[in-house]
Amino acid sequence: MAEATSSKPETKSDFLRIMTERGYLHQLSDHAGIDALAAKGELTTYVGYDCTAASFHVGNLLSIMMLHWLQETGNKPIVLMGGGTTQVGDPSGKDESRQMLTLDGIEANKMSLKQTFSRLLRFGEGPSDAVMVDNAEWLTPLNYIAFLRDVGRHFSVNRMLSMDSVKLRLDREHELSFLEFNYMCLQAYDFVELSRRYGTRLQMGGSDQWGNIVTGIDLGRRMGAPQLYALTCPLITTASGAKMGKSAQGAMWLNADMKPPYDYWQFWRNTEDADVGRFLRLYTLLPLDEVARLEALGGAEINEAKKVLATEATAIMHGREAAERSAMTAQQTFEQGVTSADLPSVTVSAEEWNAGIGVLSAFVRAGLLASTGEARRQIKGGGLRVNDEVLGDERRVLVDADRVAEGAVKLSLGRKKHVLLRAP
RNA sequence: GGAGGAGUGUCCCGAGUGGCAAAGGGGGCGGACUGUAAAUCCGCUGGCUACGCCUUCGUAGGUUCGAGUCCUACCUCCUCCA
Repeated sequence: MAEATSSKPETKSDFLRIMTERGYLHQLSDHAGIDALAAKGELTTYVGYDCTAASFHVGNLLSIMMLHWLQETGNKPIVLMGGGTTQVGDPSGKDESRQMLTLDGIEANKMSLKQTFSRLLRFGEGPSDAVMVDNAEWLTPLNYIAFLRDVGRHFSVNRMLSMDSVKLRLDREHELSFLEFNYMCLQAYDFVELSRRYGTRLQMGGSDQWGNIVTGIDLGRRMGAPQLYALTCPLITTASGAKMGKSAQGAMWLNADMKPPYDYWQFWRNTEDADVGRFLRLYTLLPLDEVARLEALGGAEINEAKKVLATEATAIMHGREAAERSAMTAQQTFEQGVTSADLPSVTVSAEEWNAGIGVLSAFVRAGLLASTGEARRQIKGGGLRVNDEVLGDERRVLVDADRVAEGAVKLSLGRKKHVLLRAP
């Protein structure tokens, strides 16, 4: 925790009170300054998002929730899409050479990412309505020499070298490219530019962004901007120490076309006991007394809290209806032992079905397994089931008689993953 | 520019003597136990038209019946010297 927060001054603003109570705060640069602006509804705040993928994932969710609460408490959120900075690429963290994204790819990602915000933020022209901008707007036309003279002269390399992110790389003797310096500078410049255009005063982000944000504050001071502020949220890990939403299966995407609501619901349903209270505060909008009640449930009853967590979190991203349907599907599947027609399904063509699908390829076709070899191994381990019966014969071919549930074959990997294989 | 060291299973780390689909971890996936949890224990963790075939140890050649292992060139990274 930052020393800046340790003094615990009195909080007047709803925004900071909520940030504190719900566990969003990691570091902030000036509690009193931020608090005063927030209390007046003048804390225009931005978070920047690079367009490196077509969807956000659970790891990005925290900052979006923070923007939501900011708006709820009467302040103006600004969503900055990094159409410009993505062209440079943030090299921090990655040691593998990242492929350069094409301009078209960045644009496509940007359009796809935009949809995430609509459920949590209200956009418009009003004083606390959210605004979305793209930093390509001012970064692309920049002239190198002019930028160096006007902006670059304010950067102190000495100071940048003392930043944690840089120091770490230097100490470990890892390559630190000039590109990375530029990224920091561009992000800092964004902050100043946004303060000019929208009166932005605060930048929020993950704890790894602290250095970059503070660099922006510094630049703002040197370029005559009003006092700027920083606020970061913690890097969320599960109680077991795993990074939030990252698995071998891939990221837990927020876009429904990349991760169906049912899977999203299941993700939250499988939260560890020890995380339930914390996640309810961070990832749902439930009032804190309700959270406290759910958190207090012990033993197997905690499962009720997990269901609430799953439904509430899913409702935020995919809507109440999809969340309820996911909950229903789960109840039928896990509690009643009934095959639900709403389970994820994969449809094969009539020709494919009539040609006779072997069980091995059926599981691969359903997307449950990556290869027939893996299917063979899972059969040996007793991990595959067809219509809820453990599969022992890897040579078995699916026939019409197997289509018992809703005209589909229910394929299961382990106890939790089910897919309906449909054919016309 | 000179001297030395390193690149291993496409998730990561990491052993490796000329017979290697390649030790051991971590992670992941399955099974058991449970509560769709954690912890614990067990199994699996290159591909396929599968008692066989194919592809893998930075890249390209070479020696050999046989190369991750030996030789040559090249690429990348690191350390020391200039």
